[in-house]
Amino acid sequence: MRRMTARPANAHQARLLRMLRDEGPNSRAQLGDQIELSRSKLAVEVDRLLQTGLIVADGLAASRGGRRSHNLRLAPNLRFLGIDIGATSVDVAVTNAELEVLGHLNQPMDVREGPVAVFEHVLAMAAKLRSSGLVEGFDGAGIGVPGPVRFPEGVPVAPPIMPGWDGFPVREALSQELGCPVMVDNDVNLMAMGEQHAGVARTAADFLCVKIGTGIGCGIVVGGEVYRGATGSAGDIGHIQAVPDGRACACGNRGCLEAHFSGAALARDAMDAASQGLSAELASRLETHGTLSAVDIAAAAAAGDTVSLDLIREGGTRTGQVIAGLVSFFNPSLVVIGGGVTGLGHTLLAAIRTQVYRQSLPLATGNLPIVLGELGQNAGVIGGARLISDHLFSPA
Amino acid sequence: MRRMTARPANAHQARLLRMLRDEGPNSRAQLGDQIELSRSKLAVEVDRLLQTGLIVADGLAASRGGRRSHNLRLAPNLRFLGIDIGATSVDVAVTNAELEVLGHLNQPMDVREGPVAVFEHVLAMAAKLRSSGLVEGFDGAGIGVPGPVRFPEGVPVAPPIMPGWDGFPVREALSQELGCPVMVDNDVNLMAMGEQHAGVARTAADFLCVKIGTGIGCGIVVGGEVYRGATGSAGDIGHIQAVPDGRACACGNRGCLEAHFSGAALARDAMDAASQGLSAELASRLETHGTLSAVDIAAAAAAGDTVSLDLIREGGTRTGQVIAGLVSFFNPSLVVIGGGVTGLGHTLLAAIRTQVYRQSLPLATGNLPIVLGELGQNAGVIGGARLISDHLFSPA
DNA sequence: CGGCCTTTGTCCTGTGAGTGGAGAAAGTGA
DNA sequence: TCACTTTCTCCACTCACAGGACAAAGGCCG
Repeated sequence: MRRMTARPANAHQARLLRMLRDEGPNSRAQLGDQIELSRSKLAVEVDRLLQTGLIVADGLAASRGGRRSHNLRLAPNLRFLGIDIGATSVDVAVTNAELEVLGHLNQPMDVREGPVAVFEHVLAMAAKLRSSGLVEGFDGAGIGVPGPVRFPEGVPVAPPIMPGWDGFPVREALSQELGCPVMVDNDVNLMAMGEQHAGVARTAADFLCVKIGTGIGCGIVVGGEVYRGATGSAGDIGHIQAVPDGRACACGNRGCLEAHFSGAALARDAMDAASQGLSAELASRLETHGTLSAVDIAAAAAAGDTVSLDLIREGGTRTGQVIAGLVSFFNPSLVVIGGGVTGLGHTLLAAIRTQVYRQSLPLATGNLPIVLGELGQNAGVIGGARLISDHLFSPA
Repeated sequence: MRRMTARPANAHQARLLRMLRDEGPNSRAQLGDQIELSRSKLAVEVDRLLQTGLIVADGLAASRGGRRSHNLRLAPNLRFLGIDIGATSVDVAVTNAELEVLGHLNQPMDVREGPVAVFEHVLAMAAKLRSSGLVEGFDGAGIGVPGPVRFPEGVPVAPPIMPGWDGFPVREALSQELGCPVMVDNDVNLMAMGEQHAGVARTAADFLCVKIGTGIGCGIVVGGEVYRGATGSAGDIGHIQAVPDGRACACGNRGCLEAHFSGAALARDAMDAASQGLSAELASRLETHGTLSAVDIAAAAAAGDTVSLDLIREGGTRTGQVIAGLVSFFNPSLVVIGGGVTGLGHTLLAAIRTQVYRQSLPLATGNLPIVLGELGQNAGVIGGARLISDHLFSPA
C-alpha cells in the first residue's frame, strides 16, 4: 500500500519540498526569493514536482498589487506516521506533509514485552488512525525507541532497558508491516528533532535536548543535524556519575545520574518517603493509587508538599550538575528540558538553571536559555514524522 | 609581501589542492580515481591550476606498465606559518604546502605580557625562520591562542588566563605584520587538527583531543570538522567539576578539574610534597631548579618516586572521571591525550584508561582507543598550518 | 474606462559545466 | 615488431542554469 511513489530527483527539488514543509504553502516568486536559483530554473523544477504529484497548485492567492500568484503546497494526501516508544507507553500520531498532527493515540505498554508484542500495539493503533477517515494510507513512518540505534540499518544495539530488542530489525520489520519506508532513531533524538521543527528550538543550530523520563538522555544537534556518535550511543548521559560513591545503578556503577534522578528513581524515593511517614500528602496518594509516579509528585508539590518539593529540587540540582559539565564542553546556544518529568515544571527548571549558571563558565552561559520543551507528548511523534520526511524529501 | 596570489576558482580545484596536500604528489589518473569527475573535466581543472601556479608538474613517474604519468604537486615554494601560543612558551614553525615542518622554533614567554609583547617575539621568530634560507616569504599563517576565540573574526573573547588579549584583533594585526592571510583558533583545536592531519587521528571522523598543559581543554571534531560551539568556547572542560567541594579554583568555583590536575596544579602539589619532606627525589630537584614542573615530576616518577607516581595516578583518575562523562555524552571513535603533561606518559594514560573504561557505558567504550598524541610539540603548529591551508584551499 | 504601473509566471536563447568516446602518446612484454 | 596497458588530450554532445523579453493578470488614478 505504498502511496508516495515519487521522490525528488535532485537537491533543488528536495530543498523546495523541505521549504514547503517547514514554511507552509507558498508561491513560485516567494520560493525564488529563498532559493539561489533563477526564476526559469525554479519554474522547471516546480513543474517537474507538479508532474510527479509531490506538490499541487490549488487556487490563486490574493493580489499584492500585480498578477495573482499560484498557491503551491505539498500533496495534501501525504501522511506520515510518528511513533514514539517509551519505556512504559507508546505514542502514535499521523501528520500531513507539513507535519501537523492530525490524530494522536497514546497507550500504556511495557517495552520489555519485546518488539513483537509492542509492534502489535503499534500496528493496531496505526490501523485505528487509518480507519478514522483522515488517512488512506501512510507514506512513511519515523519511530523512536528508548535506547541506542545503529542508525543506517535502523536496528537497536545493546539497549539496557529493552534487552529483547537487541539486534531486532525494527526498520525492516515495520517497513514490511506498514508497507512504507521507515526510519528508526533514539527517542531522545526524535524529541530534539520535534522541538527543532515545531518547538522552542526552531532557530537554534547547536543545542541540547535533555529528556528526563524513565531514563535520562540528551539529544545533540550540531549545525542543525542530529549528532549520533561513532556507535549511535551519543547523548546517553543517564550513566554519567553525578554523585561519587552514590547509589548503586542497574548498569553496575555507583552514583549514576539516572540512579539518583529519573522517573523510576523519583517514584522510589517518593514511596520511601510515604512509607516512612515523612509526607502525609504522598502517603494518601500512595494509598489511593497503590503506587506513585512523577505525576503524583508533581501534584503533591503543587499542593505544597515539602518532601516532594525537596525531591524535585535535589534531582534538579543533580541534573544541573551534569548539564553544567555538558554546557562547558559543548557550548550550546540553547538547552531544552523535556520528557515525562517535565510535569514537575518550574520547580525543576529553577533548580537546574541555578546549578548550571553557578557551575558553568560565564562565556558559555552568558546568553544561554534553559527552557522547557513546548511540544510535550507531541515532540517525539512530530520528530518521527520529521525524520522520515527528511529521508523522503532527499534525492533518491 | 603576499606571495600566493591565486585561489582555487571552484570546489573541484579546492578538493584537488587538499588531496595533493593530504596525500602528496600524484598523477592525473590517480586523482581521477579519487574524485567524482570525468578525466576530461579533471584535466581542465588541473590545467587551470597549473596556469595559476598553484600546482606544478615536475617530471614523470615510473611506468606501471603503460605510459608514464606526470607528477603533479603543490607549488614547492608555498610556505605556511604555524604559531602555537601557550601560557608559558610559544612555538613557531614553517611548513611547505604538504604541511611538512621545515623549521621549528620554541621560546619561553609569558602570555600575560599581552599581545603586543608576544607578537614581538613571534615576529622575531618568523624573521629568523625566513632568514634561514628555507623561506622567501609566507603565504599564510595559522595561530592558536590558549583561550576561546570568536572564530570568524579571529578575536579572543574573555580568555581567563590571558586577560590582556580580550578583544584584541589578532587576525587583523598579525595579517598586517606578516603580510599574508591569517586564521586564529583555540590552541586545543589546533592540536586536534594537527593530530587529525598527521597524527593518530588520521582516520577518525568524530574524536576528542584532550590537551593537558597549564590548563585543560578538549578539541572536538565532528564529522571531520572542528566544532567550536555557539560562542567559540566549546571544549573548555578545565572547569568541569571533578571533585565536589574540592579545591578553590581561580574561576570562583570549587573542585574544577583544572584546580586538581594541570601543569600548574601538579607543580604546586609536587612542591608541597617536597617541602613537607615526603619525597627526597622531588626535594633534591626543587633544590637544583628552584622550582618544579611537569618535567621534574615525570623524571622523578621514572626514577621510581612513589609520591610523583601517586600524583600522576590521582590526576589521571580525576581526568578520567571527566573524560568518562564526555565519552558517554559524545560517543567518540577515538580519544587523544596530549599537551605538556604528556611527558608523564603511560602512567597517566593507564590511570585515565582505567577510569574511563570503568565508568563509561560498554557500548561507548567497546572499541574506543585512548591514546597519546604522536606529534608532541609539532601538533599545534601543524594544526595552524592546516587551519590556514584549509582556508586558502577553499573557493575564493 | 483606459492608460500606466506592479507582480507573477512563461518562453527562449546563450553560456559554460560536465560526460563519454576516439585516439594519440608513451611505455611493457613476448 | 606486434599486441597490450596506462596515461593523457581532444572533440562533440548534453544538460543545467542565467538572464532577458514578454505575456498574463491584477491595482491605481485621472
